[in-house]
Amino acid sequence: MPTIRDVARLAGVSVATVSRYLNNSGYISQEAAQKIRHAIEALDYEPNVIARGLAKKRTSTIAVLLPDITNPFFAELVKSVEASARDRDYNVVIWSIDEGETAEHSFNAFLRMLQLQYIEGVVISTHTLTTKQVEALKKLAIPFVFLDRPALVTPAPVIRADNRKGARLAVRHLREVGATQIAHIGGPQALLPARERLQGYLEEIKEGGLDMQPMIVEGDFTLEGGMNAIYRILEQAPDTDGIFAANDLMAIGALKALHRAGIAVPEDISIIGFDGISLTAMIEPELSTIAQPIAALGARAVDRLIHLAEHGGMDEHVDTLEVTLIARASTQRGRLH
Amino acid sequence: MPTIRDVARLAGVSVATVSRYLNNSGYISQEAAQKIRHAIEALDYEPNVIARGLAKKRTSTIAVLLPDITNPFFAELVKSVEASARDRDYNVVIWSIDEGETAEHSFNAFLRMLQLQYIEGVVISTHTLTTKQVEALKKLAIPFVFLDRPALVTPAPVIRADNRKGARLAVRHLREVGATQIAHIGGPQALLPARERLQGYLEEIKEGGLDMQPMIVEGDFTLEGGMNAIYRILEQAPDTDGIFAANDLMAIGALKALHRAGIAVPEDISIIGFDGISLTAMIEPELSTIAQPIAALGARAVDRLIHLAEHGGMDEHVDTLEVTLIARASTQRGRLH
DNA sequence: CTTTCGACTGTAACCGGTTACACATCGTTT
DNA sequence: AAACGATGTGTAACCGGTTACAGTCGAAAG
Repeated sequence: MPTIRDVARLAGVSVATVSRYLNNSGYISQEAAQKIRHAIEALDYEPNVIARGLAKKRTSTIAVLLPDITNPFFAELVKSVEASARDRDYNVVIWSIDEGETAEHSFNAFLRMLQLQYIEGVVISTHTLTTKQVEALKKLAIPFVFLDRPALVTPAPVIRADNRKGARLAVRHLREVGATQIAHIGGPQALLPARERLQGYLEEIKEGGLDMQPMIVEGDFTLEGGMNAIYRILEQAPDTDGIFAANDLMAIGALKALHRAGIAVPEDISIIGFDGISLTAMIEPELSTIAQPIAALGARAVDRLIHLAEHGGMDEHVDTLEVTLIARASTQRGRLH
Repeated sequence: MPTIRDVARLAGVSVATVSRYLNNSGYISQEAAQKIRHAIEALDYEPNVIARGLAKKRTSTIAVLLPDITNPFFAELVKSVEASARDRDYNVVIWSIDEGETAEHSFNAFLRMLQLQYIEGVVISTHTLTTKQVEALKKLAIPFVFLDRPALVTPAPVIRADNRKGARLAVRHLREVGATQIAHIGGPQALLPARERLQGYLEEIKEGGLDMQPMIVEGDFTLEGGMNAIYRILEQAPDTDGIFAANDLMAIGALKALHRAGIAVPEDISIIGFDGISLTAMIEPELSTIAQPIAALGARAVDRLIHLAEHGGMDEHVDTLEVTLIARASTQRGRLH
């Protein structure tokens, strides 16, 4: 591996000039630039990122903090973050923060890593952080953005999907396919997206002129949570004919529980989820869902982070991206009753 | 962030001594060790990994090369690799290599990255590499292990599951629940694991004394492939009552196609997959499968890699891990006919 | 004709570690 | 008593970049 000194020697200039050329900082004559270009070409030179990192105290690397990569939503998110980052010549390191006793320890190790690796930005896409932890992160003066999470501390940039509107879309769609008793399987109400989706549900019921009492059971965003929710719904509101689940995983759980209870989807009950993970197309019947623009979320997060890293400052702009309805077999029109 | 010079100053020794203490290389007196320990404690010092990386030309980082993180098998694999690596104070960077035109380019960028980041080892878990590419990787003298892929070049270490035995387990299980006409949805026969699973299928049919002709359709390890396979099976062998798919994704596709064709699982046809991804427990009916020890595969790969990185050498040992049968609803005993 | 300024370049220190080498001390051998 | 090996330590070069600073040169301004 040739070094910058090899290039300088071959080009007949000093290393400073080569470095200036590489970073296009300072003045360079056409002539020198030419010679350096040739030397780089000839040697197939590429700057050593570790050495550069040490000197600059930055490493063109961003970190993604997430709860669980095996959750398809996060897998898809990571995929888009990785692709966008790579396009901009940035690297990505992922850090799973397991919930539970070791979370505290793991988060501290994460902070450590951020500093020691000169990480330039963090995508926070876990909701288990405490305010104290975010404050600690903030002290490091490393830019971060929240992904579909409330900021916890302000000012901080947030990239989010339009949860409220998405929820309204979902409920409206259920109405349109004929449902009149629409229940909601909510997420943990401690989480803002879960609250927003609930809010959208309530709004649409009220403004949509539905003649029904809201029926809400709180789940935990897991498959099991969705299954348990169904048991409660069947018991407490047996006339339910439409279900809006606050995320796809719970919707899939719901589908499963309904299947076991011998209730047909969409013939007896229509059901729609939220997130748009690819799993929704794999199961049978395919699940209708409100798709978050996962790729766009990841790309936007990377954009913002790189902007913050290179231009400094900490904005608190909240970026709200649009969601779209994907109607599939689980909400077939006209099948009801 | 305190540096090693701060520690040396506070402890009243030279930086060399501190460095020797940190790496426990060379001799250190009890007394000096004591003072250094206290100084590190007092300053909350931690060595800067970038600087260390530059000096040592190694960075305690391993890379995972994979086709697609949104494929649950790889997501689970990454999770275990990440956890094992973290335990050993290693970092992980993942690199998705998209198939198609950009793969060549992407792979070259990957090689570049390996060198420039002083990556210490690579877990290869994609099968789209050409022999030439692996040779190029080998030239870098960075250790690598293949995960459930044939070595392509030898000698090279391989960590794999016992595919042949797993396939036999699957077929035997189908027999035990009463299936007599067992079809196989194979993976791409260019891939060794796919061939091994096919081989196990054939063996078990022959030795199990089943009175039937093998029925094999080749899939491509995707969900759609599984669906298409079903259409062909229904057409060509309508009396099939058991299906062994070479991976879970195809089995799930098969389930889906069967559902659409109005064929009940497991009442009319029993079906079993291979891999043991968590998805198999999410769908309805839950899918029986031959579980690879994914966590163990990842952990073993990390072990081997770190060993190779720290002790040098390139072994060609092939590590075969055991698989286990997970019987679920898709192969309920006694439901047949 | 001096001053000034913009364009351009090189020297050398620095980032924060590791390590070759020289050197000192001390208990054992011969 | 000299020689030796094991133990222990510090100095300084090195990894491969970046960048502050000093300095050169030619053209324009005063």
